[in-house]
Amino acid sequence: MLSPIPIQAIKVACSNCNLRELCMPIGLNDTDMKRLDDVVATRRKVKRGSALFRNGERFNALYAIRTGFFKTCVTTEDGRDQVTGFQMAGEIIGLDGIVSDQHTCDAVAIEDAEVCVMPFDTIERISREVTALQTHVHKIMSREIVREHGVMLLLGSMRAEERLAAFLLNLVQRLHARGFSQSELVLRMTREEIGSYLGLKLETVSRTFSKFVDDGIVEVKQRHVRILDADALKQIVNPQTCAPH
Amino acid sequence: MLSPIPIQAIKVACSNCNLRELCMPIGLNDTDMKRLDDVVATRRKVKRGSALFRNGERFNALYAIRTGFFKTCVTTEDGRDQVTGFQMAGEIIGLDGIVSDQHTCDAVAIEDAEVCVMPFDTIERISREVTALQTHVHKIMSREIVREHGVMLLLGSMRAEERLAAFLLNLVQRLHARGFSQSELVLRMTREEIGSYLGLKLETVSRTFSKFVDDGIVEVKQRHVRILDADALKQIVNPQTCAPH
DNA sequence: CGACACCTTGAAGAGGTTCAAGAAATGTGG
DNA sequence: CCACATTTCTTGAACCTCTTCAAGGTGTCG
Repeated sequence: MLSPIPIQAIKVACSNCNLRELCMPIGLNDTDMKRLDDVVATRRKVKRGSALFRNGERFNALYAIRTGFFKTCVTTEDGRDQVTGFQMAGEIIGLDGIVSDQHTCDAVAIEDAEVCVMPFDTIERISREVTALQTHVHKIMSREIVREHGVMLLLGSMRAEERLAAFLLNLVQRLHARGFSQSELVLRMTREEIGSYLGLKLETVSRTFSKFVDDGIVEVKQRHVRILDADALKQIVNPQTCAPH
Repeated sequence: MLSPIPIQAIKVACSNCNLRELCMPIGLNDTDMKRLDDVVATRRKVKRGSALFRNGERFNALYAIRTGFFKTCVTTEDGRDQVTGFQMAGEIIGLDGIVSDQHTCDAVAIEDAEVCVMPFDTIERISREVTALQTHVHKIMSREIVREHGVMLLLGSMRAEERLAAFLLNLVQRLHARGFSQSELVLRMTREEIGSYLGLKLETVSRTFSKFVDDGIVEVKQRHVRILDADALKQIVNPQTCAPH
């Protein structure tokens, strides 16, 4: 009879985690996969409304979201703050802390959450040996940089309707990649948080939702959104250049 | 008599580059320093107005700016574009290309420039062996993420005057770190490029400059700017919270 | 020196914000 | 399980900031 696998080992092993393909390199052989299991030290639960980390705290780990939903925000000394992103299962947070060994933003759960804690020194050690992990870490950071370019484009050059349309399309696309509907979603964040992310006031977000409803593009019941005309949303984000001659 | 050091070797060696402390890890021993010299394959000159790389081009290297000035911009299909940053000597560009093996923005020289070409596979190989380089690469990427958080805060929550003040302070601070004046600078970019970066129209940038001049905060002669009252600029960016009781 | 790119300024207009009030949903404690 | 407090959302009206459009000025480079 086989000796039972220790509970703890099962619990934190990436090798049998169903989110593996979202947060870990793919196509690894068994040896490398085993090594990767060492990356995750522990798990941590975060209650809705409380922070995984805060600006100024010492950085020592990256976090892979298992369940739940986070927002990250930066704050100025005079109290203004800006939501810099919303993160869901399979996404990695904490990259901001690497440069100065301390976090420069807050990561707050906007829904009860659980994360895998990946001590960064371990990540660095193993990624020196497992090339696929090294590549993966680089890609994750680069992806974040590219994502932020997109947000800058949105904040710098789009109008309210375009921003909200882009936001909705981005959300459903990510949810769809996780097996959810392409056309229906539940917003985990308030209008104010959406507004902060999009550089708009909450009233403007609300009004823009109402306009989309009037135009028959979406149905909105509080935080429940059904997209009726995804093409219209795409059109709003990316107005077609003039018809071919 | 010593044999002469080959010209080519001198030319691309980081170990005797005076920008070393800006783009390379510090405090290395000689052995590691020698290894780092292999990171830079060649140099490349870029004429003002032409691109180091463009959106869609294959990614294979990061670039360290030796001389000159760059802007990076992202573009939408319908032709809108957004300047995502201005880069000067010692800064690294090309990080956007890592995630998908192709660049997702344009890097255009806004002043004749020269860059060190650092093939990314070489960087990855050497950073597996030289821990300081690995750490350094991670910090560079993290720094870029944090910088972009700052831009998002600016675009999402500041008004025109605050944006321009923050922009000027950031520029002189970086120039000062490179040995230039704390109070005088020459803008290498047009009003339109500044506007694109700050999410404003060029007219608004121009008007805001004029307002700063009227208020005696700066002197402006085309692209020559002298900061007369840096505290006032800081005050504009970060309005003090109410006086202590 | 003339053409071109860049910058400044004015006036009118649009988009988003602010302030305010009320409605709907959510959570809490009795 | 209901009543009440709180949070969140919606909508209206006035206002403000920034944009748009337009014209003229300044600087630069072949």
